[in-house]
Amino acid sequence: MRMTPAVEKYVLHWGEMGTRWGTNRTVAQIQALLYLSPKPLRADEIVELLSVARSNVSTSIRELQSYQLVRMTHVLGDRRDYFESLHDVWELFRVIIEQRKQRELNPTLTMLRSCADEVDRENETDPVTRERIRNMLGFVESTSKWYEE
Amino acid sequence: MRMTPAVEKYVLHWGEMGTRWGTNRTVAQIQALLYLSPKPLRADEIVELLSVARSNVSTSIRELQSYQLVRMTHVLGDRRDYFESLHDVWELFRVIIEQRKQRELNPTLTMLRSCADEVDRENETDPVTRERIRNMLGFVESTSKWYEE
DNA sequence: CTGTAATTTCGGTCAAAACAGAAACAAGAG
DNA sequence: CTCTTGTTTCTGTTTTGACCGAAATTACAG
Repeated sequence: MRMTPAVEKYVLHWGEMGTRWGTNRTVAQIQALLYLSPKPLRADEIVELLSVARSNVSTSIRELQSYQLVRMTHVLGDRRDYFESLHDVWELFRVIIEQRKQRELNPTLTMLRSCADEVDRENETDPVTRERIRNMLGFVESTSKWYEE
Repeated sequence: MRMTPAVEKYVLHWGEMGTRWGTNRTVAQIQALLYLSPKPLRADEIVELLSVARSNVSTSIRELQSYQLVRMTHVLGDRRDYFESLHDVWELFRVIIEQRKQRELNPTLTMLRSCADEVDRENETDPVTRERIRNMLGFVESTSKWYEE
């Protein structure tokens, strides 16, 4: 793997995008690098290519593995860990969307249900507001169901 | 408009979500408040209800207006500005998605096209990497088209 | 012109997050 | 046991973003 100008541009942009998608720059950059790399990379290669601290790579890869975007592989006669990203873009985004659903949609659903319950039990909240909460709940429930397919 | 416990919970949660969707807490909170409010609110009311600085409300509303999520209304014989949010949840999210497309998808498309061009002209980049860039470009182009419908 | 409403700008503060670098720790191979 | 590899933890620094509060600015109604 070499950092040609095009690869560098890609990785940097992906890093920026990552910050808008709930993760940090380094995590996104590593994912981009592994996605583009023709073969699995070792942690120390990533350190080299991205100029980040070793500890940083370690925790970032751990995060990517927990999202199931990156998996570990090995080479015969080599004890070191190699890492590769999912390479199927559709699968890649399916996983990303799934993770977002877990981290954002589900908590929001919980909150909205709790609010909807609450405004039904008490009597302080304006009926219009009550209706608005109910509409939003309906919407998020639909979206959630839709994602599951 | 009163800040009943349910409304408060909703607004706080929305604020947190906002930070994950590329805007800041206050902007999202104001949008949530205006969405729930049975009638349009003035800037000074928002200051009161959310305990934020006046200048903050001013710039946040400006941002919401630029996203076309909030519009200004007036009351006869009252010079002050009133604000209300879109109330149709489907429309609301259509606009939000559109804004995200503008700010994220389009720049990414530009970057990917530029990378794809570049790796075709030079000869330093591994053909596998070249293919990966092309695949990602195809994916983002599809997504972009799909959004437009 | 005077008073009110609203926006814009700017400096400064605060908190959170990202990182780096070092050191301690764990675990397996030989 | 010793070497290699990798993880984890800690401390300190830097960066970033959100926010306040004050002041300057614009706009307009009366």
